[in-house]
Amino acid sequence: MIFYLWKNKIYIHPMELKDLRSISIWKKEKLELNISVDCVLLTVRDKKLKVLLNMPFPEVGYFLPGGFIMTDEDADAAAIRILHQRTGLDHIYLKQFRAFSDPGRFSYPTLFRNIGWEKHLMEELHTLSERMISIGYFALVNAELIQPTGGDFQESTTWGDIEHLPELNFDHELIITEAVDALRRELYFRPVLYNLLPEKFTMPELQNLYEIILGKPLDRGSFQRKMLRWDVFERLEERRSGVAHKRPFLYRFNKEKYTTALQKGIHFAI
Amino acid sequence: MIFYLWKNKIYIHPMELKDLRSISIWKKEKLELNISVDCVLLTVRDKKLKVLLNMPFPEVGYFLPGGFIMTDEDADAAAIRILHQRTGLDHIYLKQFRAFSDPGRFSYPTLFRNIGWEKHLMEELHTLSERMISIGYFALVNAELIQPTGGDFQESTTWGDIEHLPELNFDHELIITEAVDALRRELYFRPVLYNLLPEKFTMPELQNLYEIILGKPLDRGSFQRKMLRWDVFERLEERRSGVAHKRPFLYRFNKEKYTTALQKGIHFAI
DNA sequence: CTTCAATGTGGCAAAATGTCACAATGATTT
DNA sequence: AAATCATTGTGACATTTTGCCACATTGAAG
Repeated sequence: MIFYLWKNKIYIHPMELKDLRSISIWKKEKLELNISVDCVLLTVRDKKLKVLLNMPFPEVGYFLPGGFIMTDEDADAAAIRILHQRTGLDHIYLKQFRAFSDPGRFSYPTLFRNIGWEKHLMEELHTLSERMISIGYFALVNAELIQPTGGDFQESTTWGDIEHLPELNFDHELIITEAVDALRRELYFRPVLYNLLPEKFTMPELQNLYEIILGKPLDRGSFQRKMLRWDVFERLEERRSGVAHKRPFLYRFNKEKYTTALQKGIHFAI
Repeated sequence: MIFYLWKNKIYIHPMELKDLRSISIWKKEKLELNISVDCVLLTVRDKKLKVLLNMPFPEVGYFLPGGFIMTDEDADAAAIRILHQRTGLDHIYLKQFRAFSDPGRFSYPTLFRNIGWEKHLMEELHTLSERMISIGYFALVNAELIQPTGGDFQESTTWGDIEHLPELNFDHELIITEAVDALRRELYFRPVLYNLLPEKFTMPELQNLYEIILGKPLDRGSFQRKMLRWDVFERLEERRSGVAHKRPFLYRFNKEKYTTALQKGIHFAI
């Protein structure tokens, strides 16, 4: 577990409770102890939208991956760092969507009660009930790229179904629902869903993603027409092979076309 | 000027530098001294989009209205409080749009240098160079409702033209441009522009607002058709009188119609 | 009384969308 | 090897929306 020591007080970020073997002492000068970042990492699996969750202790409910901001980095850098620590991923489209600042959203006594610490210890730690504000980020990640690699990724990690979230600590359920809202909004300005797909993908695969994330079925013909009219995907010569039935064309996201589309002021409404 | 005293250090929020007559001592327990709120209050005047700015000292550049968050309020409450303090306005559509967390965005030494304090005093205050993160809010306000009332509203306050901003301190120019972007995005989800108009308004008045904020001319016929198709404005029997030429119809925002439109998932794309 | 500019409205072509049918395709089954 | 079958590409067609513009209306200003 990583403690942060400052002015004879101990600070612990909830996401770091899982590693009981190491105790590191940090100086206050390195961290902003009342500003943290929480990452809502979304993916699509089994035809459902899922979010990456951690349970550092058994039966204490899940947490979003998060951590303190270091004094020499901004929130974006902290989110990128945390995303990398938790998943090994880099160069992911990561977007800040809201700050969560309810005075009661977090307190150390609540945390320690949740993880079942002794009562007398809790009372001793009561002085720690400082406020923590969290800045929320969301990202779309390809689950296949995380699952097998490991790294910091442990058994206490799971993909939670957005529609049926497990028990979450603090306001993390709120953070998740706000992240999903923000993602759906973002889709009108940036067609970021290709982040969930391999470099080359088919139109039905892309449509499937949109349907899952928007939560409604879409017409095949209209969808294809619309995507092609945006003129940000380029059709390749190849077709996906090894599949039954008619082989679909492969497409690729074209960054140059995308930037020119943005300059034209195109909107990516579905 | 209001100083915040804590652990033998002095904290000053830049927006409170203007009032030199009173010195209040606050306890740390009442305030989050490294989390502040900045409000981008936008209005339309002289056919231009403008932002409310303050200059607490002569020739030090302008600041956005802002302040610390109190320990028992969340950021929304702080923004509402600050908006009220600066303008006397209540019940304004106020929206959080981003947190600004660049480590170098703010420091007390920079502040004191900007306002021309003595060098030896600055060095003494160097220990104050703590980081401040700011949460940005924007609101649309009716300039007529503020200008005459006064209150905290003083001569050091001005409406800055978005296209030609005066010199601003810290990253406040960035905050403003981000706020305008956020407003333009928000228009696709909520037709909030009626906040800038009296309760009863005409279609050309509304169109004029859209044109100024989006920065491009719109066709009269198409605009009218689109607004009416949204079915959130109701046409009244009256027409605006006292104007030259044909008298335009008056419309009113209908909150019930609006909520049903939202439930239908309507988008307010222009 | 005339002028003039702003407004309400409708026409028309072009573009976009919803709906659906049909052909093509290739693994799977028989 | 042939038939089956679900998936994909594509185009037809009606409907809706949009862009563009002209025309009539209106009421203050000249």
